[in-house]
Amino acid sequence: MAEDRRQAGAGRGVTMRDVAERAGVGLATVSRVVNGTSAVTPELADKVREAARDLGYRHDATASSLRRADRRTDTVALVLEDVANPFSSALQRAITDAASERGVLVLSGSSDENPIRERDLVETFTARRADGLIVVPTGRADDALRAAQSFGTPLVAVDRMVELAGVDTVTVDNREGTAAAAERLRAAGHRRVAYFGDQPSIWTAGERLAGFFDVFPQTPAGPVCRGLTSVEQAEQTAREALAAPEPPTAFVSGQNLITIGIRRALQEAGLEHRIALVGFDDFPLADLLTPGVSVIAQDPAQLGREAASLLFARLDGYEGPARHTIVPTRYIARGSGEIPAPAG
Amino acid sequence: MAEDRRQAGAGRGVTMRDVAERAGVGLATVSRVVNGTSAVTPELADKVREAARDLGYRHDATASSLRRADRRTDTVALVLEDVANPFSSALQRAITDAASERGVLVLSGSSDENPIRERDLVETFTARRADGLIVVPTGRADDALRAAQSFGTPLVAVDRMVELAGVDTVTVDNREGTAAAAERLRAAGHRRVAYFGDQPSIWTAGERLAGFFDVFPQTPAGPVCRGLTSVEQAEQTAREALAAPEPPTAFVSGQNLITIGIRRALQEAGLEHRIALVGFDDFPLADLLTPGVSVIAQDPAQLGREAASLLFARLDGYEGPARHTIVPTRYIARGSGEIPAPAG
DNA sequence: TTGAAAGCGATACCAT
DNA sequence: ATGGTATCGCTTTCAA
Repeated sequence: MAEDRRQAGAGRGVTMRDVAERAGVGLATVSRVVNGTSAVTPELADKVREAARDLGYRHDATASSLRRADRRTDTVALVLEDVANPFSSALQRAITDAASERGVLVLSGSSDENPIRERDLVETFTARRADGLIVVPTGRADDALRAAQSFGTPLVAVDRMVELAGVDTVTVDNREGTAAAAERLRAAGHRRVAYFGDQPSIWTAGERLAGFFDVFPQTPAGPVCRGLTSVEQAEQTAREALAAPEPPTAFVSGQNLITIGIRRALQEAGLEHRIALVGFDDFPLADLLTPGVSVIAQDPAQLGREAASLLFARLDGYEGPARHTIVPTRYIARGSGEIPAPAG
Repeated sequence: MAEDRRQAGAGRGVTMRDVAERAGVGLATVSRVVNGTSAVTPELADKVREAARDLGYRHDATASSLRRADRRTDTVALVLEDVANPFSSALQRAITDAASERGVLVLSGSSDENPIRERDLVETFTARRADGLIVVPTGRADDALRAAQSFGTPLVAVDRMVELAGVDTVTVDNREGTAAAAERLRAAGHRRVAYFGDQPSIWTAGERLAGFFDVFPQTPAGPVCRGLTSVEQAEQTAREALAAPEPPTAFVSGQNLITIGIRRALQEAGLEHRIALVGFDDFPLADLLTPGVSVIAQDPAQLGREAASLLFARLDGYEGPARHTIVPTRYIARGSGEIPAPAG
């Protein structure tokens, strides 16, 4: 009860100076005890800790970082496309875990594929003096990235390559992964294969489309649609493709939402067992649908770990040339990609 | 080119003092221009901005907050259960959006339902001087929450109630929502209904179970399993329930992963069209499965917006009693919940 | 080992 | 409207 009273309203406003006074020691000694840096007589240390407890003292990381020689804030920032999307949140989770092992916190924001928001976020995060930045770049705000870099903030691009010297990157083998999946369709007899992908300004979209073209270079292969960004849009476009005189016998999708949109259109037309579908990027429950959706799966957690590892290497003093890590994708056969082309 | 050169290596280490010197004005004037607080002669202001640009000056939010009267960091922190889970990430997204409208950044971390991690996160976030905290409480680290509160950091609990005076909360109508869904099953003739929920220490789990008991109070209603935490565990347990001599004719699930686990077991046994299933919390693709999975849907984005609104009200000076917002759930009929009890 | 004092970069007050 | 200056809470020499 008395304890509660003493602490009530305490905390905010209690400084090391107050603790020092109460413990009858110097300010510097309190700092030493709190940070556990240099040795302090156990007896004194106890007095300090007691005073700190009594006063409800909370170390102020803000002020600490301001004065510290390395000026570290022990914070890294994350610019995602959209946290609410499972790929992004898995990425965030992996990075946060890696950071938290080092006592580093993570700030994050979503660009929504909008370069203006990306620029905003990068600038805000640098103003907050994040120790480093991990960005899923839209590809259209590289100036902001360069600015952050020239300011001295280490930068890692994840998921997508970026046209900037000195930036470490982590990507998956988009082109090879897509080509391998397309090749399976070709081997299963498919000749009219549609490719649905998103905005070509996104690096991954370009790579995946290139992988598709590696296998189906010719126009009659089937309709190629880019710039798809939502489930609804993909669904509508797929519906139209299915209504064409010679509809595709298989679909390749460059992205999660598009895969789902195509599948919706397929189910609506009752064609999910007749027309093949392979999507890039796995999604929950893909295996519970009938038939299961075959995908080119990437491992976002692995991507996140690699990105964190590259960033922390920089923070630990690595000054070498930019490194580019490529994480392999993996084809998961669940049925929808194994539907053969109709005979004839 | 010359521009680039001038900025190369600039930035880090450039202070307002440097800008002031270069612009030939006082330090205070630079501060005024940067913050746009009091008026400055346009001519001078331009000189300052030019000097800042030339030097690659970046405002230091850290130092700023240290000196500012209100000591605001313009940062709020978020303690989630697990960012990688769609409910949490939708919550984070909504909160981040609300925050960003006010120029506020958000730090976040996952407790994984572990009170020790929750305590850790709350303490770290307070040390970083977050202006406020939004927490999905495990229910077993309330001491840490109280500490943060007594330190003066406004606190909002979201998704779950917390046994602490003065904490604003946002929850959904767990009990009523579950009861309403259970009532539908009862009306459809179901008498042996199983309830699968997660750890009873979680507030929502208790509420939902209570809602179920409101409708099926008797033991012979069906097996009641608590403490389920993963898809696999739920699947295994459901499998066992189905193998019993008198298996349930319907399942009610208290949570996402459990719903999916039950559904897997059902599909494995080929019973998804014969045995009813209603889950709490919606999930992507629930409608694409056949039959679609009926759910008691909550709106995490709405929860997030309400939480942000309560927190910002506190930051804007609201000092009244704690407020408790309840966001309604909504039953979505997709088929699996509309399977009637077998005749006889 | 300990304490005094000098800043970290910025804001806010007080003169001018 | 502008400049000087005293802090904000802490870390880090530098002496003692």
